[in-house]
Amino acid sequence: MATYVDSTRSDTYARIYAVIRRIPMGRAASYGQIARLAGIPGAARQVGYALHALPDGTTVPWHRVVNAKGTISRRTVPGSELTQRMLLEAEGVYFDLNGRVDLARYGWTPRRARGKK
DNA sequence: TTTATGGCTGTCA
DNA sequence: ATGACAGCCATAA
Repeated sequence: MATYVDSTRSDTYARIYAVIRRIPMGRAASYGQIARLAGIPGAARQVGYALHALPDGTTVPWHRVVNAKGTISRRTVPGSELTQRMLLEAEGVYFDLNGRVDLARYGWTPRRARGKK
């Protein structure tokens, strides 16, 4: 039954946004992690696209999304990465001296991604 | 419709 | 630890 490809051809974004919205405050998740939770494993890049397409007054905590290394990827818009870092620090997520968040500590651990320690 | 790209990931050296 | 290569999937032309 109509798993995906049923509602709209681009419900992908909606799923991605939904997952990001599930990220609790003070937590950070990686693109791949979100893509997987969104039902599109391997499409980590698309997550980045979705974030790029986010509206200005979005309620999606896009700043909680970082790459697998825990660092902030360089985006097309220089300076935005600093904004992301600022927002994360405002939520209690601090970066190390290398400019990386400790995913082992702040990493979001959703129930769907369990199975391994 | 097809082609190319891209805010990434994971493995190998 | 860092650098390079190839793969994935959806969007835009």
